[in-house]
Amino acid sequence: MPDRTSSARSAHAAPRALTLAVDVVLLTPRGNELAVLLVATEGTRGARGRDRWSLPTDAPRGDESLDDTAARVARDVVGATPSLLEQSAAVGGARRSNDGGPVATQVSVGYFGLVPDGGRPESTKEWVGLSELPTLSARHREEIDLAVSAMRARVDQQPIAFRLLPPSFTLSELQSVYELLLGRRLHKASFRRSLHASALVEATDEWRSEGRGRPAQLFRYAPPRRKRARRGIRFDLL
Amino acid sequence: MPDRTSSARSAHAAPRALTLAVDVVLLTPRGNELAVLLVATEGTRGARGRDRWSLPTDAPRGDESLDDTAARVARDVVGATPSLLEQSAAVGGARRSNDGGPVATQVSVGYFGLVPDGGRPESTKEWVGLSELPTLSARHREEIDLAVSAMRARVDQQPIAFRLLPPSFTLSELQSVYELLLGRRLHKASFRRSLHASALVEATDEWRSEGRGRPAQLFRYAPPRRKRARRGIRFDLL
DNA sequence: GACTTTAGTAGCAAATTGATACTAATTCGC
DNA sequence: GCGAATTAGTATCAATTTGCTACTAAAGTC
Repeated sequence: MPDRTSSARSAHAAPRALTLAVDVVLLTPRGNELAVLLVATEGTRGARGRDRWSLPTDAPRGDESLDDTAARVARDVVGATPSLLEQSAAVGGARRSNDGGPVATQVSVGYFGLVPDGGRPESTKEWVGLSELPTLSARHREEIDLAVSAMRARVDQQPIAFRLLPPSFTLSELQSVYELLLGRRLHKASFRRSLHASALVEATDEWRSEGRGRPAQLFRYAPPRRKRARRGIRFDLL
Repeated sequence: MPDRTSSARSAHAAPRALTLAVDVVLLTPRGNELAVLLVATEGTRGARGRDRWSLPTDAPRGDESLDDTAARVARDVVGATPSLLEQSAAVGGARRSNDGGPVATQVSVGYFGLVPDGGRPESTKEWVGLSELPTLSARHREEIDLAVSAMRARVDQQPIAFRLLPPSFTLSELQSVYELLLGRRLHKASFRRSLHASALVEATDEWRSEGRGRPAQLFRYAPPRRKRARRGIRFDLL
């Protein structure tokens, strides 16, 4: 086994050609499933077949952090910062350039974001349901899968669902959002039981009548102030 | 809100100075907690204070993918490919260079790996318990936290614990590994009950007598062959 | 006024969990 | 040899959680 510790210091040496892209997978509820925002690349050089649609993407500019870049890309395509924007994964590897010349390392950092309202689609952008994705590059397809998995893994760690709803909402609306995010149906009674047990929502005195059927009470997101269970001082954080 | 869709194509343009590092957080069971492998940078330029220890790191070379780079860095420091090596997160941002010159974008992709046996520490490397970490750069400290969280999030998604044990092991050993990975104690009866319910292990006819106490039966990891519940063809994977 | 539709709750049986207490098989000290 | 200590493994019970069915409540539709 090698005894070299070269790795400790040889880092930060840039490879021959390194490009970095931040890809953003924006998701929004649309009908009975989630939709992802794709950008048309029609008319662009080499935009044929599987290259006609792509994820919104850009490289970091100036002194941006990766998070800042993702936020800017999202703002550019939907006009507002998503209510949730987190990193899902970085994929990368070398790719030999077209003319067989020197290799170029292409690294893509994937982010996923949630957008409450799909908004109006413009000509070059479109919300596409997850079940009807067009042919995409393998990398973009992979990033969408990773984004959805990463989002689902966080659904019960963070109050993600509430960020997709207006300040007050009915419990049926909340359940629908959860079903969309998780991609499966939930049981009404069980859903409400555990929701009330968690005390994450608070009833308002307003009701909403939506067509036929009994009016639904409106609730608001009101997480309990967890008392910091910090006894003493945590020196290990200093 | 901006109507520009510049982001779709302006990607892949490298910023002024972009460096990429793959940092590897190698973890091993050591005594009653997990230990992380640090590399001494003593004697190197600028290695003072919080720069005396760092994570093993390197930039991708030639035509390596990020995964390949992480595997190589791990091999270089512990002599073997870890039994598990996965990406935890990428952190990055701009940093003004020392002389106040142009900004340089530094991106670090963090990996975590699990190593069964801590092996012999060499002079320039050391296994350090998570509770006794020395002062590290903020980025390395953050990456260690992210690595531990990412690993813990996967403990019950993947059979991680078995990769830290020899082919046959006692159930007490298995429980200890889980306790180390999760950082908390587990109940013996409950642990065995759910383990046997999952049918992930299979008893051998061997027993091991380890000092005093009743001998323990040896088990091996034998996950049930889940019958692919694929009815028909999944066209959406093509 | 009966029927449909949506909201919300009650109640029950099955499954899961946390805990204590027990039995089993070995080593150590004498 | 024999009891105490130690580790392995199981039994049992109560409390909690979960999945489900069935019910009541309040609106609109015909």
